[in-house]
Amino acid sequence: MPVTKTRWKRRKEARPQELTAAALELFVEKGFAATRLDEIAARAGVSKGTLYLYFDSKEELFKAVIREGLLPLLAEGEELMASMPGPASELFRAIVLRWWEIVGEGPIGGIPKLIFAEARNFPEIARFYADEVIERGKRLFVAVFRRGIDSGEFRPFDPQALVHIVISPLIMRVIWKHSLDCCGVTNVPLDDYLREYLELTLRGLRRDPT
Amino acid sequence: MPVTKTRWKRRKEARPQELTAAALELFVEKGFAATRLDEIAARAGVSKGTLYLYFDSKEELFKAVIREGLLPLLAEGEELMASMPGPASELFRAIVLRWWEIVGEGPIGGIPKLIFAEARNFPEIARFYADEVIERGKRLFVAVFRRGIDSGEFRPFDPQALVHIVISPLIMRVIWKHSLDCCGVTNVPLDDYLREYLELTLRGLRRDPT
DNA sequence: TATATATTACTGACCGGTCAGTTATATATA
DNA sequence: TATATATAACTGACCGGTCAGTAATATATA
Repeated sequence: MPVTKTRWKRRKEARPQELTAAALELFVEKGFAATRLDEIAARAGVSKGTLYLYFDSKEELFKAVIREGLLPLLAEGEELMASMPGPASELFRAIVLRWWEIVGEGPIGGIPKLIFAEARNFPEIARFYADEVIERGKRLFVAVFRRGIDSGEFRPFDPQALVHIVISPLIMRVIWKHSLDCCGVTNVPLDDYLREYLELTLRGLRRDPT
Repeated sequence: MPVTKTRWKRRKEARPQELTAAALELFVEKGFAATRLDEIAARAGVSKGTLYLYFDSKEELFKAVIREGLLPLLAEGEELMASMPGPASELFRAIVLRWWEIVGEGPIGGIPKLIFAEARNFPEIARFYADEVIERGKRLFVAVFRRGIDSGEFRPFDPQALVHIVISPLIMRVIWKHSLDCCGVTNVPLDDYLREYLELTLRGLRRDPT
């Protein structure tokens, strides 16, 4: 039985997903500007020309990576909110832990660092991310806070003013993981971090410090 | 009176500081990799060759920027700690506000974003920053926490575990300022942010929620 | 079923432009 | 005038995007 000697196959359906997967890995490893399209194509097992059959430009490729990796997670968070009628602190805890499972542990967690890193040089990407991801994520947390304030579980505060502050330690941890961690600069163990974070934050939010 | 027609002056003493100042501005605007040495030299009013008379490489230039901009501030924080014997929460507040005056408002505030952004591509820079700045800053905050715990003002907790969490909102705010803010993606007003941050954090740290 | 023809997914060399670092040369100053 | 200081032309490597051509596959025809 002779080995089939084809140099390549036609796989129109599978290519885009394979390309965005390779692109995600490399963008996270090296950043947007520093990643070469040749390398993305090579990792996906095609040539650079092929990449341009499926995506108009480097920026469009990046947007596709975001859409594929983060929008489903946001939808999941919104569903979680709708399906958990209990105390706001439990909902908050659930969303945070689920978020960490996907963003904290998976490769998509490299995206926030990349956005902050490259926003100024690629403002169109920044706007896209702000509109599609950040705004929507903030709305979710604000809704959680409102529920807690309305029920008297949380002290009265301005949810808009606290969103950034409250989620900062999560974003910072995932940024750290994909930057200084990679250079051997260590951080506190994850379990301790999340436990202490939830403790500190909920103590700060609650009306009565149970 | 004829216009002095000298094409350039010898200014051995002044050059280094002028070059690091120009470099800081441009590194913050564009990032480390994306900043061209030609442009730094031009902004400092010299040629690129001149730059190489004072700094061995782009990385050495960057280290000089860090040393000049951040090490004095760390020393100041340590002095503040020694000179304020009162409650830990007041000391914490004073250090945070002073930090924001310099890092939050000045151009040096662009450095943290830059470090996280480029750490993976320039690990030597990351190590330098981790050793010279991050470690020393953490030691300062840990000392403040210890004072509060020992005096009974703060609840008992592991200072090491909480440093990252507590300072995250400050770092995130300064990262945001130098990335998404520049693309028109706004944030809560600064005064509100700092007030709510101190309120939330001190509520989370204190033994009694006064 | 076998072969000719048409279609299209894919390749890889190439181009214009960029930039860190080098070096040959010019000039200000002691 | 000697030389430290500064310039600017130069090198070589790199990279996003293009496109003429090639090879795999679909379809028509006998």
